[in-house]
Amino acid sequence: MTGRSAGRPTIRTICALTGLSTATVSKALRQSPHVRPETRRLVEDAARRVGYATNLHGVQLRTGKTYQIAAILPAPGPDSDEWEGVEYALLLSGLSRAVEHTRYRIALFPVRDDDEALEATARIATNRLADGVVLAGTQPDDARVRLLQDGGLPFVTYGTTHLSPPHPFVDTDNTAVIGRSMARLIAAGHRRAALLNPPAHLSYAVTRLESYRATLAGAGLPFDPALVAHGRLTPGFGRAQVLTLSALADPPTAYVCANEAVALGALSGFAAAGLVHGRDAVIHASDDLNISAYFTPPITTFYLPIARPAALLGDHILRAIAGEPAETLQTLLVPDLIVRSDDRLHP
Amino acid sequence: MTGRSAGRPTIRTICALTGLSTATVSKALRQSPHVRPETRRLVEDAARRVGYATNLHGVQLRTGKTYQIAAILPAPGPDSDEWEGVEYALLLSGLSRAVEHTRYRIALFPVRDDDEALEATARIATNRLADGVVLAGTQPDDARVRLLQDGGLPFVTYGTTHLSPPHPFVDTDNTAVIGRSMARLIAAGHRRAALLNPPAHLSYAVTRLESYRATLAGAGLPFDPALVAHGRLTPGFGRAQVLTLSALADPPTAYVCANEAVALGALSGFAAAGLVHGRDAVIHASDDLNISAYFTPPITTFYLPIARPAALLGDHILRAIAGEPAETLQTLLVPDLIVRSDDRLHP
DNA sequence: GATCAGCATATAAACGATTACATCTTCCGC
DNA sequence: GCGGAAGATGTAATCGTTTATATGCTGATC
Repeated sequence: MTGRSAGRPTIRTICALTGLSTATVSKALRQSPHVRPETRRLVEDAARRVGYATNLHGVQLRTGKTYQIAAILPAPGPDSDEWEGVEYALLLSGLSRAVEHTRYRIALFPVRDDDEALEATARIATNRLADGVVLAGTQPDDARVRLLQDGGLPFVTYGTTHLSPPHPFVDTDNTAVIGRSMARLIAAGHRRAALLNPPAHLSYAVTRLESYRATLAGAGLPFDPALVAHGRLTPGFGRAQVLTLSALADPPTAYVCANEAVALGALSGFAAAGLVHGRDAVIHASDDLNISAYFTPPITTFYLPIARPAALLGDHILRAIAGEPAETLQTLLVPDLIVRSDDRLHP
Repeated sequence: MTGRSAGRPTIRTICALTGLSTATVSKALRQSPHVRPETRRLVEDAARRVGYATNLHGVQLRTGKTYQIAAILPAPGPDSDEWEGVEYALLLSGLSRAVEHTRYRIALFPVRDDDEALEATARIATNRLADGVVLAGTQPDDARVRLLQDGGLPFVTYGTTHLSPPHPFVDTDNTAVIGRSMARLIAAGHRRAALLNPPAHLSYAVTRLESYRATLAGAGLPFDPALVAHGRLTPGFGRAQVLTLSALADPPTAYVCANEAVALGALSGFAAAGLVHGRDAVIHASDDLNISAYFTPPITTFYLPIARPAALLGDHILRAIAGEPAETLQTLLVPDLIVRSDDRLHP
């Protein structure tokens, strides 16, 4: 009999096998320099032989570490039947993969709205439900971020804030995206481009709007608030905006969409309003799922495969938990421009 | 001072406050009938006063329960930049929501392929990493299911298998979907309809193909294997198949797509091949994200909002863990037909 | 009024790991 | 040959909870 007969092997099973104490076995398993290399090998052999795997619950209780990383993601409720936030599937799988060879696991906290997000954050912080948090959908003055900063819990945001002290983040370089997008459109002769933006309270809505205004100003073009719309990034939003804006006396000749869901809806709006892409107006979009290539027609996008920020978020949160300072954990990603159709209008 | 000064309150904090023993407090907190109602109220008051929340790690270690539900989901790797499997975001958020008022959490296990899925299942079963498992992407003879059956671990599949004894599952009624889809197309005069199916080894590929053949046979129409294609459900697959099949000497006049990603790609293929939807051919699809409404043109789909199976999967796995027999945990969902365009061809 | 059932609560031993501290050995220098 | 440092291992407490078992109390019964 190898120790206690039933159930999974524990550290004590290895003790029985090797004649060592739990302390030594524990240290040996964690490569502590306080055990002789031969002893360590002895322990490792025994562990392999009995198929030992550490019981995380024991570790968690003893050390207080949870080995959980909370992912707080905005997710539409079951009531919503709009295509929204689907990129989070890939964000999650990228995150999980980034931590897959560590003890850490991703714990999912889907939230419907800001209140739920705040409530979840508070629960995680006060009850120490996780060792680190990944936040998506940031606001310039984000209550969740302040909560985590106060609580001293490591975290990474997908998106920026205006809060100090600086904190780890991963974000798309929205200033560059909108700047380049608008510069191209202006160079192609467009004078009125609509900006289909995420909800106004989100950081990247602010950033995109600022960049939009700056580019217009730089080109000496007027800013028309009627051409800027904020809303949840669904196809329905894109469609509705195209129907509204194309009916203006002086309709836009370009639509800059915040993501491909909106762009898809915008194209649907084109069809409904009798607009032809490339004749009446063109669409630009930001894209993280490579789906715009399959639109009819394919549209020009700034493409940042979501796997990249996902992997970085995983990397950053692990390093933040390990105690690395925020300054080295701030990454701005520049999407690739993929030109799929002419920016100029052809009658 | 309320008990030990620092850190989170524990059961012992409440003991100190109430003068009761840990056993009584523990029972009181879990509504055991062995404590007097007044005592229970006493304990609950004290708990509320100090903001007590049970430490899950202690419970897990003591009881051996993990309070984790493993979700094994096929997820494309970071290399793939295809739009695939995005519906799992909503599946996950639905699942999480279904367990949100219990102690259970969803633990995500994204897997690239069958080998990884099997390996993850084995790890979960032997190391008891979870109290229950949710499996997606089933095969008729699914090795993971057998592993779980042998291991005696509760599980629910999204999709069916041919394995006995019967196990809990949630699935779309694919027989009904394809039967109705084909019947409508045949009634509209189509004699050659292509079936764009998921990878052939998956259960629902088999089910859909059987239903397809049965409907053809019922209508006295020949079965042409050249019109059936199997592949990963990406837009690229849909597009490629349309380009191939439309070049046949006797091309199909209808495409029955397994999901909306394929349908989107098929529409893209239409544009590339110079086909017009409704003139040269039509597209049917199954849809769980309500995105087909925004295609150009909108297409007819069998719509089952993914939140419904997600909620049921959550319900079923909780009940399976509670010990309910498999027979009452098998649900077949019938999607709603949403007609968005005419099935007949108009020259 | 002794006995005993039944109820409410207390005692204490787990669960599996980590870790401060104690103990034992070895070896070095004087 | 002795003192003591350094290195390796052992002892035992601990994390927070649950639960088998023990204890104490009340009140009913004969």
